[in-house]
Amino acid sequence: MNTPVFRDWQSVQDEVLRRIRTRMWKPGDLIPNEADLALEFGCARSTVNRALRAVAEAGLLDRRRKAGTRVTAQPVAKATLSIAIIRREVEERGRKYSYQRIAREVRVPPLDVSAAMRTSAHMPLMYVRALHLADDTPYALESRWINTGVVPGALHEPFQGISANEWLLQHAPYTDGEISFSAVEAREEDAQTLDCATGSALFAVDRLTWDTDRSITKVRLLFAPGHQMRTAF
Amino acid sequence: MNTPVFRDWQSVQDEVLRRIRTRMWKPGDLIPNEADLALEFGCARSTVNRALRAVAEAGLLDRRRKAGTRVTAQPVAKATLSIAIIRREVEERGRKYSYQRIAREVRVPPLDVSAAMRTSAHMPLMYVRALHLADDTPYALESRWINTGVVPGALHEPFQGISANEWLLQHAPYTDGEISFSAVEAREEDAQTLDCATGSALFAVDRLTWDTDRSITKVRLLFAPGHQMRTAF
DNA sequence: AATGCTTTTATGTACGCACATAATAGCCTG
DNA sequence: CAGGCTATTATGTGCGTACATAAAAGCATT
Repeated sequence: MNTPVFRDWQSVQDEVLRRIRTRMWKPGDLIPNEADLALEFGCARSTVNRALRAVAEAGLLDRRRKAGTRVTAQPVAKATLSIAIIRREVEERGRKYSYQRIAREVRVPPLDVSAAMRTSAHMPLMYVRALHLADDTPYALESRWINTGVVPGALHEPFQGISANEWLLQHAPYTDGEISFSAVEAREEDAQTLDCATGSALFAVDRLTWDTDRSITKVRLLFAPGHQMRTAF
Repeated sequence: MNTPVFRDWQSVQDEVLRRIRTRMWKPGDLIPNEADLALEFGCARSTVNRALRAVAEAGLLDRRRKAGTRVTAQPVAKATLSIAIIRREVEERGRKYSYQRIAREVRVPPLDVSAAMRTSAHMPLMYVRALHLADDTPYALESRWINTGVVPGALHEPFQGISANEWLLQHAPYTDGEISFSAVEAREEDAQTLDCATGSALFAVDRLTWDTDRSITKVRLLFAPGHQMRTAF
C-alpha cells in the first residue's frame, strides 16, 4: 500500500482527524503508538507527538502513558467563548459604542456579595452601575462590586469616561476567574434602564476575578433582550 | 544577578506568567526573544518556545515572526465550556437522570429551520421533542430537527430509550458545529413541560452540527429556570 | 517621498536522540 | 490465590541543530 507522506504536524493532525471522522479509528479504539505512526507517516516521532497532543487537547483523543492513545468514546464538545471588553464587542459588530455611568458609591455590600468575594461582612466595597450602549440603544447593564482593599486606586477613579471593565484590566490584573451564564427575569429597575418590559428574559453573565486568593471584582452583566452569545466548536 | 534555573517548560511558563502578573513585563511590552530567554533560564530555546506557545494560546502573549513577542495589551478572557451529554452532566452533579420522549415525527420544518440547515424548503426532516429530568424533575427540554438525508438510520430509531443526543454522537459524527446561548421567555407549551410559569426566563442553548457541508442536526435546549452554566478561566 | 528589492531577524517547526515517568503486565513469593 | 515487587512499554519532555517563513528594517532607485 502506498501511503502518502505526512511531513509536518499539521498534515499528520489532518490525517488523524480524517481517520477518526471516517471511523477508520472508531470511538474507544486504541490507535497505533507514536513510533509506528511515525514510521507509517514518514516523519519523526516528535512530529506525531505534536499532532496527537493537539488532537487530544481538542478532546478527540485520550492519551495515557503506557496505556496508549484511544479515540474518545463520547467526545465532549468544547466551546471556547471569548469574553471581550464590551466596547470591543460592540465595535466589532460595526456599531457605535457609548457608555453611561449610572451610580458610583462606597457601601457595605449585601451578604451574598461579601461571601462570594470573601471579604468581611461589614467591609465597604465600591459599587458601580453603568450602561453600555450600541448605536445609542441599551446593550448591557453592568452592576459591579470592587474590592477597594485590593484595588485602592479605584477610590480616585470616577468611572465616568472609562468603564470599570477597562480600568480594572489596566490596573488590577487577575490571576484567576470564574464565569457563569444564566437567564433572569428583568426587575423593574433593570427593565427601565434597558428600555424593555419588566419580566423580560435577560441573558446574564456573572464574573468574579481573583488575584491569587483575594477577590478583585464581582460583576453582573444583564444584556438587552434578544442578545446571543455564539461560537463555533 | 543570580537567576534560578528553569529546566522544564512548565516552570518556564510559570516564570513567564509571574513576570506578566507582577508587571515586570507590562501589557504591550516586547519581551526578550527566545534565544535570550533560553540563555537566561538555562534551558534550550525549544523549551522556551514550548512555554511561550502555551502562554500565547492562553491569550496572554501575542507572537509574530520577526516582530517578536508582546504581552497582550487587553487580554481576552477565554472561557472554555464543556458541552457534555446531558445525561452525564446530570449524573456528574450526583443526581438521577431520566429521559422522556415527547414526540417524534417526520415533517416539513419551518422555513427558518430549513434555511439554517441548508436543506431544501420542502424536504421533510425528523422532529424529536424530549424532556431530560434530574431526580425526576424537569431539567431541560430538547427540540431537535434531524437531517434524515444525511442520517437515514434515524428513521428506524424510536428515540425512546436513548436520547437523540447520544444516538447521534454514536451514529453521525460531526466535523463542525456552532453553538449559541441566549435567554428566552417560556412559551406556554414549554412552560407546561418544564413545570414552570409561562414567561419565565429560560436559558437556551442552540446547537447546529455539520458533517463537512451537510447539516446533521439542529437542536434547542431549554433549561429549567435557575439553570446556570459555569466555568473558570 | 514613494516604490520596490534585499537583508536581517525572531518565531515556527522538523529531526534524532536521550532520559523521565506513569501505568500496565507479568513474575515471584508466601 | 493474594499481595507485592519488577520489567516492560507508551507517552512526556528536554536538547541541539538545522532549515523554513513571515515580516520588519534597511537600502537603492525613481
